[in-house]
Amino acid sequence: MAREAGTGKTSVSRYLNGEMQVLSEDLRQRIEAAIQRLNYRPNQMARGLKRGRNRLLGMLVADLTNPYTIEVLQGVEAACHALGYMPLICHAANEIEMERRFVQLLTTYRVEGLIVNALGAEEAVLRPLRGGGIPAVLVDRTVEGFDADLVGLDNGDAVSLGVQHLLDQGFDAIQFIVQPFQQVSSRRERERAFREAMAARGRPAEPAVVLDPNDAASTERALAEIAARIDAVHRRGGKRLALFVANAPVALIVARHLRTQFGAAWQDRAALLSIDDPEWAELIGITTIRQPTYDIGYKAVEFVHERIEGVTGDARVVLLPGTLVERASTVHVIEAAS
Amino acid sequence: MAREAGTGKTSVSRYLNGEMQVLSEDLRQRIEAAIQRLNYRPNQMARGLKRGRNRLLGMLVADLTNPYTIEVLQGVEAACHALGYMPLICHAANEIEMERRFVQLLTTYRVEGLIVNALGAEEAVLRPLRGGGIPAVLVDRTVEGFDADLVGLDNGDAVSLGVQHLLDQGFDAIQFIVQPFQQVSSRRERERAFREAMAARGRPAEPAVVLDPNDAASTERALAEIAARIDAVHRRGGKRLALFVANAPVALIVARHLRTQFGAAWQDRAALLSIDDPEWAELIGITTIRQPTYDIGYKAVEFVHERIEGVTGDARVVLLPGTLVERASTVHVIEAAS
DNA sequence: CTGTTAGCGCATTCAA
DNA sequence: TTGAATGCGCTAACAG
Repeated sequence: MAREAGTGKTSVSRYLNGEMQVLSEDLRQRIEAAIQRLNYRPNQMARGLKRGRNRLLGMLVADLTNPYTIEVLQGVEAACHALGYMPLICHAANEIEMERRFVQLLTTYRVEGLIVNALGAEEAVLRPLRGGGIPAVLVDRTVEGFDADLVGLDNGDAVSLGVQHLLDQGFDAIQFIVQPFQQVSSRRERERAFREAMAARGRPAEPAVVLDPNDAASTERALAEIAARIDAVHRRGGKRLALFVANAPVALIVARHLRTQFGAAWQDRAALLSIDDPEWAELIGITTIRQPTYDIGYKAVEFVHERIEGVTGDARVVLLPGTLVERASTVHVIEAAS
Repeated sequence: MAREAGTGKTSVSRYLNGEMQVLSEDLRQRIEAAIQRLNYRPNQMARGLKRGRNRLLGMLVADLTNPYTIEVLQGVEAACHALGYMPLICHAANEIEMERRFVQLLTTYRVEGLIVNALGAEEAVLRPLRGGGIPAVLVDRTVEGFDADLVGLDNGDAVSLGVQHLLDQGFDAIQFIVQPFQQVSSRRERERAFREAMAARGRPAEPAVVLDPNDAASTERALAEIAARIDAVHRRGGKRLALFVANAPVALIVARHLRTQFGAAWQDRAALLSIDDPEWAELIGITTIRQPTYDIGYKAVEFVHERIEGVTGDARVVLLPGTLVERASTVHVIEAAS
């Protein structure tokens, strides 16, 4: 390339970096022409190697099949585009081993920063980042012992919003349903927030039903429990039981099961409300609390970017508010199907 | 690092590449220790720069919000893992400009191969790959003028499966619904396959309803058309109209609209069948034709891998069969909700 | 078995 | 304004 333009590589480099003020018009044109002729593309890897920054930003997600993740991703992509980063998306597929492997990999590829929607509480998995001096920002979940910026949903506020809505609708029995929550901070917070929201309104909260989608036995047990609760409330002759589900994947499992159990009219038996607003919620009229997913992703990138640029200081926490999306599922009188 | 272990960098390199037979036990241990002490991670970029291969594999997708894409991705990831590649996922978000930008970017990053779920027919967008000598494999869609391996669904077979099923169920009116199909090969094929499948069975096919989700006016027009057709069939007093939708995103739009129009019991008015098997299909009992998405992704990686390894020859085409998943939507007598 | 030498493609001194 | 020299971190000859 250097000699194709009849010049030294220095000038080519200058051209690539847009230092036009330092190039004679003639030379500039010769280089331009040569680039066209050779279809020349500078090698980003080499550039990165030389100047120590490659504009790569890692995005490590736990579960791509969760619509939440995809939505966050969109915010991340938009921000990366705006700030000039190339997002490197890695999918751990809910496997801690994958997560570990990707952290290693991203470290060796020297990404400049990393956004982590971590699987769980394994601080050890993220430790290589520290060693490599790679700034990280957590999304949705904290990791014990790992001090980093966090951006996510204001879980307390969101749950309170849902509880208030259900009470306003006149439901007197509310059952909270959540995945095993000890290891995942956002689930833990939602479970706690539910108890507190109920208590604050003078209602005792039944213990949460815990449903682990990765464990058939646990799932079955949880679904049976839910069925029993629905039955009990039904026999008591009160309103339908309201099911407050902590996130969309679980809500889907519950809804699927209720449908098998009670048929197409299952919503006459139980009212469903879920955090997350997946595409099917609108389709069957489920009230949800929508997370500001796009903003979460965008903000996360802004945070890593600041850290990359050298901002120091204590870990920051940004909790964005959710929005209640009212649909038919929580209206307490269901109109008969015409 | 070299001197931390008290040796030359060559030996370190050898260690990293697992050439243990050529290293004395003593040296091996010294290097191992040094690695621990320094928390040393080899720089992949530098390695890649040197040997001309960086184990990076690009995956350019048109639309991550489409469940199809996610599922294909899982196959891609699995295959990458198996073959030692690091998948670099790029999301064009249905924007041709993004697609162009990513192709450029991936080219400058010198990915070794690329799997493309292209937006449309723009061969020009993919041209840089040729210049860079980067092998590409197309997924689901061909790109006119771009000669490359292709792996996707056997559209003809899949559509025929669906048509046969609907006829078996006794439906006498079938309406095909599809996105603008001129630019996208898979849609084109499905539309054609529908006409052919009908003709082969001695039924004339009504022209397909074309619905463009990105165009509000078009969407409205299409939905009105569908409503009119449903009405006409209804008045004629025959069976419900069967709607054969070419993919899940469109099916969702149609289902949502029918629900608003006819209420929760909308399935009494129209039978829905769709290619793709999204999570909500099970939830509301929609018959679908499931694509072998995982296998598609896996096979695509195997193909690029072979090309990377130097396999030459004509472009190959692999069309995998879909599977009919029968659900309540196409049973011609709907049981009354209990 | 081990170290020395030479570059991968580029950006950054420093001189000219 | 330009170019030559130097080195980013690593691997691949080539010698010892």
